[in-house]
Amino acid sequence: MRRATGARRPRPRQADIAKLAGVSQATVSLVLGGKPDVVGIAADTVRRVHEAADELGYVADPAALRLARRQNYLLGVHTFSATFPVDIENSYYPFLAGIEEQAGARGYDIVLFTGSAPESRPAAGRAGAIHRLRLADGCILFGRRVPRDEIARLLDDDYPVVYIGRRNELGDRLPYVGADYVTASRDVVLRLAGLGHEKIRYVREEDVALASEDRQAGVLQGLAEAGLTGVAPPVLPCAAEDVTADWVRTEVDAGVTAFVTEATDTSVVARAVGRAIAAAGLRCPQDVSLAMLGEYVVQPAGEPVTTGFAVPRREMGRAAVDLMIDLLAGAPVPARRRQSLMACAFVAGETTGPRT
Amino acid sequence: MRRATGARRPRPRQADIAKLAGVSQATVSLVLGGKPDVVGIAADTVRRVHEAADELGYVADPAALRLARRQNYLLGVHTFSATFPVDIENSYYPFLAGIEEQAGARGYDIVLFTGSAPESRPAAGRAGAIHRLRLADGCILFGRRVPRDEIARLLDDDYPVVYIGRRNELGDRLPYVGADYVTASRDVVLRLAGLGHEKIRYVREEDVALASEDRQAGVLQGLAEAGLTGVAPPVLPCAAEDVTADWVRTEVDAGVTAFVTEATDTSVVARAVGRAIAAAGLRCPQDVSLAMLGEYVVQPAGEPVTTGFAVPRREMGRAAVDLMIDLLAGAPVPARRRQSLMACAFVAGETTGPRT
DNA sequence: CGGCCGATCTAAAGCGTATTAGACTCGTAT
DNA sequence: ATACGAGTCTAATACGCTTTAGATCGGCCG
Repeated sequence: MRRATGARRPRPRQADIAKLAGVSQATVSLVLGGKPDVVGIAADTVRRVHEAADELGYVADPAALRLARRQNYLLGVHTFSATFPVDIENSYYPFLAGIEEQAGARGYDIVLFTGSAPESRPAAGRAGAIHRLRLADGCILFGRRVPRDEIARLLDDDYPVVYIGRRNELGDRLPYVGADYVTASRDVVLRLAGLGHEKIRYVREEDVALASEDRQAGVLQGLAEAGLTGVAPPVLPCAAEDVTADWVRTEVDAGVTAFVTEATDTSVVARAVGRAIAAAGLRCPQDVSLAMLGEYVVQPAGEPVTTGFAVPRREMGRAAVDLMIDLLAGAPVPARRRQSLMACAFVAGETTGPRT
Repeated sequence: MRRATGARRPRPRQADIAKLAGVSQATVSLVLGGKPDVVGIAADTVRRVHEAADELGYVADPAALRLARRQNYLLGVHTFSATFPVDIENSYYPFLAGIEEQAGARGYDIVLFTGSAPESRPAAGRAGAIHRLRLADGCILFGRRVPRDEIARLLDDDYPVVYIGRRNELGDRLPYVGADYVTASRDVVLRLAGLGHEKIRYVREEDVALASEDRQAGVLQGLAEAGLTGVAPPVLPCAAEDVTADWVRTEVDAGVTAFVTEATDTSVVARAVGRAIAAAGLRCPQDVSLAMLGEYVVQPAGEPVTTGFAVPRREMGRAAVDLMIDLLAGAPVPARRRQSLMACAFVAGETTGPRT
């Protein structure tokens, strides 16, 4: 059976052009490959080949092209979640946007690897879905869950991988593009300090995540730089249900004039703090200031924009692509570029004001 | 030079597996191809091959697969815009979400073909970037701009294509999954009629688009069915700046009790009508009713949900994948399935009430 | 006049996989 | 003992393109 799927019309090949132009297939390849001058093809021959190609409506078979060139111009994108984070509310989406954008600019296409490894795909190998990624020239990864061993395996094989988000589980082996949460968080605290706030309460979630640790480090650094030690402990990990109006009142009575929370996947604690402040009858920024280390993925309708910072997700996506392409080029990439952090823009918002 | 790009370790091939398992490459292909029982391979051999494949982390090269078998379980997605519509506000995104979802469920991965044809990729053919799509088994297309000729070319070559959105430029040759704007629009009008409204003003944008024509047809059909001919002309194409508070007052004075607008990319006219009604000091639905043929991609913060209908974008994306896979199977697909329209769900909203 | 050279072009060997005709074992029946 | 068939596996080729070593040819120099 010549054609696997139906009776598709065979497309013109270089061999057909060659026959028509009275040259060899190799010559056709050289001419159409754009290097007739490099190898040395007579101008007249070039013209004949082009005419024949136009006449037949030749278009190179991309599969054959990629096979022969050993490069697919395909960048993979994979998160380790069961299903691809396609929800708009999902904070992953802007990464995808940036990746797509830059990949397009650089002449690469994107393959979205869905989370589940389909059994229906024969010959795809059964060694775990992760190896499917190898279909692409390289793969950009992101997601909370980081299967250390699987990634290590890819790295062992010199398969090009770039993580979005700071990831030091594998030392300096895993290239990444992260966000500079430390500096951004420090800046937020310094802004508050600059507004006269001295007793600042930082509330974070209990969940341990690298991004949260970085924010906390930034907060502590900011407090130290501002010479603020007014509130002890400076960091308060807590669950959303512990954040009540009563708790807010207690804090304020103790002298707290500014609250700082963190943005996470769900930002439950941040939302809880906002609600609790309102429930306590306090207004931002008149009565207390409220800042957030990050920002809501979707701004809650009708609420003022919270002071905080914006993670440059789109830019990170773009940077990841650039890094990946550099890695693909094979040239050595300096360490500072293999693992980099991007600055987050301060968001003034409307919930922060001078201490009152 | 063996490796085109640096000194990366070559990905494992079937030949490597064969060596490791002590069999021939052909055997590996048969085993991994999923037909060891058809041809007859000993269970023990099958096991050895699988073990070797797992150990090496084998994944078939998509280009080679495509070349040899003309199928690689890759679905293309392409819009004809210069850059892929990755903006969250872009109404295209839900399509992508649905496509991704269903493709994953069916064992296909997605290739996003970016709009721009990179010059950096020589020999990709000079007949337009669209032929790049052929790397995928088939391609799902959408977008406003429809390059008729390029699509015709793909169809001529029997390349499987599915359009998202009704497209009749190519008669019944181009399979599509559209939305039934006619019925949905008719229903909205009938609802208004059912609420007692007799003078209904339909305002549409001046831009001519198939989707707009369908909506208009639905409106006219609904008006006819309800026996309403109170307002002439029934359809009013206009620019956003023409929609002013004065205009609204004039309309209302003329007896209009309900306004109908259309959702578009930007929905400028729809927004303008909403603002003009408010500027005229009228409230919905107390003073006048307001309905929209479609819905805002992002609900404007703080505003009530407008009565209208929801285009099932995600479902359309899924349906497009299913249709595509059926087409790929090669079996004849009945016309009603090749070109289908999906129902839009009515959105009650809060801007419509009984005539007062 | 032989040899060398530059200018053109081609033959052939991949790239990694699928597919098919047949080769090679064993048993078993003749 | 021979033949035969079922059960396994492999050799060989095709897919359409790139790449490189070398073939061919006319001209020119010594």
